[in-house]
Amino acid sequence: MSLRHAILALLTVEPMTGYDLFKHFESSVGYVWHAPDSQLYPMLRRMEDEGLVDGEEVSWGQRGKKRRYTATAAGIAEFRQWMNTPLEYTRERDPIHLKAAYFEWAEPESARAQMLAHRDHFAERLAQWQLKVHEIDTGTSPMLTKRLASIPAEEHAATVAFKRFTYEGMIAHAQQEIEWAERGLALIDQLAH
Amino acid sequence: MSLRHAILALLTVEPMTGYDLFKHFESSVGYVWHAPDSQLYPMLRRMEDEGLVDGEEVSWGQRGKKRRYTATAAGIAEFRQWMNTPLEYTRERDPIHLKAAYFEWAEPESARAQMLAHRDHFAERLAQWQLKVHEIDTGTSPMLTKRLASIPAEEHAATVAFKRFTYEGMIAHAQQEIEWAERGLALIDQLAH
DNA sequence: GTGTTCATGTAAACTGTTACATGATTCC
DNA sequence: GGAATCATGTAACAGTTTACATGAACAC
Repeated sequence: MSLRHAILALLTVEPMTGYDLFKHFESSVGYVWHAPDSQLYPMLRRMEDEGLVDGEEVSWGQRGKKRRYTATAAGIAEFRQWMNTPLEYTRERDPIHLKAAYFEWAEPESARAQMLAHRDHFAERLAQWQLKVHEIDTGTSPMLTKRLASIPAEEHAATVAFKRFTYEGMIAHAQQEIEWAERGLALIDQLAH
Repeated sequence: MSLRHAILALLTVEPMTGYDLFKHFESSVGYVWHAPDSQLYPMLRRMEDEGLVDGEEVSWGQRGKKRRYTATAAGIAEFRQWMNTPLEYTRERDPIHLKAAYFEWAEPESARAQMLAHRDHFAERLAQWQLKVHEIDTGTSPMLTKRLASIPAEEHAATVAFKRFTYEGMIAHAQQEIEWAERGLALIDQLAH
């Protein structure tokens, strides 16, 4: 149920089209919660039916049109309620750790390649998240700037701090995965002599 | 596609019933890849249709019966191939980090409770994974003992090392999440004065 | 005029969760 | 005799991925 709330979180800043949201889910928010366009458009229609957002047809160019969505009062209430509801934790389901437990079944070169891919995957994410922290620190994040402009000054510190705190967690996780992958590479090499 | 491979991994050690597998997916393997019984039974039937496992009816008590599954040669080949195939990484989808990014919308007590729950969740997992490492180190893991008995002595070191390596990764992750939650608690308290 | 971006969907397949449903065996 | 464990499923729903499909606007 997080997708609708991630959408609401974005729409509390400003009205957006499905495509605007998609762009955010590909970058910024997408580094914490990703969603493809094929999931966004139907979800927006559904949220409109549920009264969480208001859709409004806007003309675009000569013949083009687009649908701009605004969070309703009910949508904002729903988002706030979700924010106050504890998460239910799901059980572990971690494909790379599952595989690592049985690496003796893989060719050493293949296990090696998979650990390298793991390291590279998180190195990329790490760079993205570090960039986000840099944007927060330098005030160059457009979304955050817009959000701060829409709330009273005394709430700015908390808003900025929680964003930074989130990305710090993602960064620490990426660093831990990179270290683990490197220990894996050393282990594979050691076992193969 | 990991569930079928996790099942195959267990069945390479010894034949098992759906219920046996379910027990393992609740504890041991379940700490890396969990699956409920309602997912296991249909999957086993499907894997039997696909020729990955052999199901054999076994009588149990007076009138009871159960179905014991054995990995076929095709199943073992499939598992080995999966082990040599690089994983496709999915994009981020992390509900607690998504929420943390918008904690200014939550009541401080609620945000606090959620960070405490996060810490406690991973503290529990941490204890489980540490116990697994302890079992590996002391040779008291029944599944690992059975597996070692089924393979040549020169493969024992690698088999044990990869299991330990897996749980070390899970442990490092749990520790990182606990530290993050504690930083979150400190931040929430600081912002509330 | 061409390529990129903006724009919006449908459909099928698969994965996963939760609830419902049943009954035998074993141990105390 | 009752409780815990062993045993096996179905059904409905929710969430996700991937592929298919289309077309306008804008910048060069």
